[in-house]
Amino acid sequence: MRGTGRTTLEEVAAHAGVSTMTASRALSQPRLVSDATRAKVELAVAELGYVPNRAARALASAQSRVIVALVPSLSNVVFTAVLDGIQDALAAGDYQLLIGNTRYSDAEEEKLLRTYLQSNPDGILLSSLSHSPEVARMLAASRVPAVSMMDLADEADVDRMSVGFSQLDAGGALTRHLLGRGYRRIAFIGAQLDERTLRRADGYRQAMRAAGLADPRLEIMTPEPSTIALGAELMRQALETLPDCDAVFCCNDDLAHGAIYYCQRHAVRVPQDVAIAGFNDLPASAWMVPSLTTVDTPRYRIGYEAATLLLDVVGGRVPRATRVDLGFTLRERESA
Amino acid sequence: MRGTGRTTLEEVAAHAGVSTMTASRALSQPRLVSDATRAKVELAVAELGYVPNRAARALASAQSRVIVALVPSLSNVVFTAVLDGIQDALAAGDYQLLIGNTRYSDAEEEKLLRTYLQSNPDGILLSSLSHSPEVARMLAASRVPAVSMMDLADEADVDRMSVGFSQLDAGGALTRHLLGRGYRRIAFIGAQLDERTLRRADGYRQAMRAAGLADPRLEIMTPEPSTIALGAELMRQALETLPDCDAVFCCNDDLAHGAIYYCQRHAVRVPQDVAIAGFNDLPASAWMVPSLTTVDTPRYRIGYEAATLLLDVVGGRVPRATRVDLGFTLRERESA
DNA sequence: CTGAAAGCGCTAACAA
DNA sequence: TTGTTAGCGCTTTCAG
Repeated sequence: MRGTGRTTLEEVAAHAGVSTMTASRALSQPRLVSDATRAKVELAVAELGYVPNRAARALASAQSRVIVALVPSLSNVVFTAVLDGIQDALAAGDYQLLIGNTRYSDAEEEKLLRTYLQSNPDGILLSSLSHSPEVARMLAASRVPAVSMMDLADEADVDRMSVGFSQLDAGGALTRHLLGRGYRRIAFIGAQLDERTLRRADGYRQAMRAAGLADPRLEIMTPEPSTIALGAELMRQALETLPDCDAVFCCNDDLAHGAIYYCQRHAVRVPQDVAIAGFNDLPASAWMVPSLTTVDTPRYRIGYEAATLLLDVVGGRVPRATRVDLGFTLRERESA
Repeated sequence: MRGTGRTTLEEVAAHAGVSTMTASRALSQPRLVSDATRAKVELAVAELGYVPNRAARALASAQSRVIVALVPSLSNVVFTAVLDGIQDALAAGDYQLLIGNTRYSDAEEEKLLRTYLQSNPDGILLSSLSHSPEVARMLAASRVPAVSMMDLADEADVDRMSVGFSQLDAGGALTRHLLGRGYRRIAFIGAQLDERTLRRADGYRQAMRAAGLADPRLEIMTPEPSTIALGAELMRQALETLPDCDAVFCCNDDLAHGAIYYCQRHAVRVPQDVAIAGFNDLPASAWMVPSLTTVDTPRYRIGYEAATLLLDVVGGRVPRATRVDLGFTLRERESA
């Protein structure tokens, strides 16, 4: 006695008085089957409550119809928006999405990829450009098409597919905005120190250097995860150690929110005493008091376009582009 | 020419000079194999870069090692925390988690369940107690063990497994806290109107009635999704239509944040002019100014314990309890 | 448009 | 401890 005990396609076929193969066709390639036959099969399916067995289909067809998405966090709205976009793009085809949460850890990413490759995915969506050597090896060995999300690959790197925007440019643009408002001693508060944060910091640094205002002491960096609490703490440090600091560029909105709350509690006026800017434009940023100057990032579209590009490649279609720059938008508000 | 072209277990076995079955055992039940044989197989696996084919395993063993989790939203930190808990509980065994985002829609839930049942899951985690008739039918027909998360099933409902806390009691407790602080005209602001919100509203209503202060005009309800913007808008409505209102119970923290920001912008003092309370204790709630009085809910543990319970049942073990009340904690802060 | 045969890659069941 | 055989439920392939 093996098997799951569920109704099989063979039983459906018998019930409908056709061969298994015809029943199979009626369900997956209905055009190849006559109307009458299809109706018989559909009736049998309904009467028997047939549920196709995906494992059997995957094994026989050598096609899993599985897409893997690896994101560094689920508690960050940025990545859940990316996932929303992916799911919408996948909704049409009957693809199954396997979501892996790497928790910003190379070891976790490796473990997840190893597991998910067992499902023989048709494609993979990644949240960063660089990976541990072992992950890079597994990706290459698997020969599964992969698209990197969030940042853009080097233009020279033609084999690489990527959808996102230039974190470097965005960091530069926000810094130049602050410089344009007349701020001179602009601190950079960075946490987590993932790839994207470091690129934003690069953008900040370049802009400060171009203005002749670069100063390494202005950079307050920590590998701790970004939280509101940490934002408050780093703001305290900034005010304490940099008395002449007139603006703070927080590497993301979570930190910026914490920084603003800290200032509110300690009667530091924003932006009169110190300006504060963030990154990502989270939902609260437009509503808080003062409203937060930040960079709006197209995360939903990143997910949507990345999945669309991947499906094109998987389906053997020629994509319009393999490097898709979706840009970013500066949101100039009250805080800076 | 069929198949994926990948290395198969048969090739590994040949390379190691053993039978396919022995190679299979060496990988999945290493204790049944001698040390020498196991070493040979492991070497072959490494040399050939063998990746097991999960579909084949699922088909042959009639066991998918897949757990499905259905949540109403990914952009809500509450449910991503639940998912974190689930993933941690699942980390030990080699289970694969299929995450379905129903977007608060019965139709979506139905579609997702129909798709995911094709993977013959070993267990299902649900985010609500009640479901559409079709979903209920599919769940029953599939005979897959299911655990409901967030709210608790009726104690009489012995067959039902559930992990969470009483939304009714929590709504009542928060309302009684407000009454204890002397507030009398307490409005209830509700959005989304999902099952959990409605139960909290019930708790509010019962507490108000017990105090002889019930008044249907105090309830401002809308099926729109909860957002900060909506919280601000509903707060405006409350202040406008209920001039004597002295406190507002927001059905979740998102709305409460919007309400507080609205008051800040319009020089309404919280809690002096009007008190505001929320539900869920989101990260920002403890840090904003004024800090938000709310109910802390054990969502991470709900996910963890629900998955643990499900694995017990799936594994044929007898669980300690099939109805797990994890309680809630009132956070008394500045806003109410 | 329909069907028969074979096999995807693995493990259950039994035998040695 | 190891091997043999059969088969999981479906689709590919080829023949009608």
